Amino acid sequence: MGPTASGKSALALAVAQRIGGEIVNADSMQVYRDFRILTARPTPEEEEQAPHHLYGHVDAGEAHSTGRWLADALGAIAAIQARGRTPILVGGTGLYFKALTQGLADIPAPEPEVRAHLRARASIEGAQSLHAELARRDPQTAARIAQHDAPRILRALEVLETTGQSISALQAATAPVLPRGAWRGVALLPEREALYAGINARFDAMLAAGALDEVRVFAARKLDPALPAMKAHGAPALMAHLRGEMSLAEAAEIGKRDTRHYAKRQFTWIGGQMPDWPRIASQALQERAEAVCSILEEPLSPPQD
RNA sequence: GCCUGGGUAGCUCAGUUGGUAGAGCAGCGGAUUGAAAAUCCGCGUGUCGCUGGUUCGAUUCCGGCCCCAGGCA
Repeated sequence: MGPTASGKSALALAVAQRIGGEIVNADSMQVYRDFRILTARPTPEEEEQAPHHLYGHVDAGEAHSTGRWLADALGAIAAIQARGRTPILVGGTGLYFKALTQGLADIPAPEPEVRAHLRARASIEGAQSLHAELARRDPQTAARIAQHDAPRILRALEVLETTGQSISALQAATAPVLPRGAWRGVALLPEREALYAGINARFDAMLAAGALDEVRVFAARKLDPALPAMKAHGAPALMAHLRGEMSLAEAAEIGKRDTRHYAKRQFTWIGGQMPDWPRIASQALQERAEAVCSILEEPLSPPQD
């Protein structure tokens, strides 16, 4: 795990080549087929240098989810281990790592109509109104969710309607999926200012590599604007540019800014959610790869509890 | 050279009938259990261009200087 543009993919590839591992994507946007350049997916050349899994296997017209990723990732991990190789998970989506290491509550998927209806209500009534409803029906959960935090409010309500149970109770029963002590985590923590400069430069490089064409093809599909893939950094602004609503320079600034904001939240995630993961700072790729390999060679602690 | 407008936070600007100043964006801190590249909560970070004067007190009023736009030459 590391913030966006910190060199995770290249590092994972270097480690995979050293130890004969296979790479599994843990990035919520790189799963979508439609955005290869914009989401900084590994290139076809890079993918040839080691097996890569869960990249670009989802159509942007589908709503992917943490639950689906977890099931896919567990399947990929089992298959890799059956081949006697080491799975290397790499990505910037903290929630995916949390689901993998700490588990995800076992909750049945809601009916699409329930979800659609709640979303429609939220856009008409506002999140606060739904929060008030949640406070009546599930006060314990409402107390933990901010009044304007629409996604969490909607999730709590849809779980309530689907299962008749409080999401808080269901989440409290979560069990880890990977055995504790059976994996090693490494967090990349590059220097902030240099990372931001790298993010800005990478966005310009994406444009030079044809990101705008990628967005143009995507926009022509006229998909539902509420789909997750619509939120890929830079995509909304570049689509606005293609509609003539802003200059390319403005769109690029927005894309860079959104990416920087995201990197900052990833730093917060690592600090708060992955306090025990060894840190690797900015240094040359080979040094980083050696550092990771030496961490991997430390004996795994026996499964606890 | 003259005239006009302007120099206030990293940026764009507001404001103070004289009591050391506040918005947006940027930035910083935090939360995070199926939208997570999502979403939400919190925080002004400042030689008010420089320099004299008036005043108990000047970012504010007055003088001089510097810089930036536009206009006239």
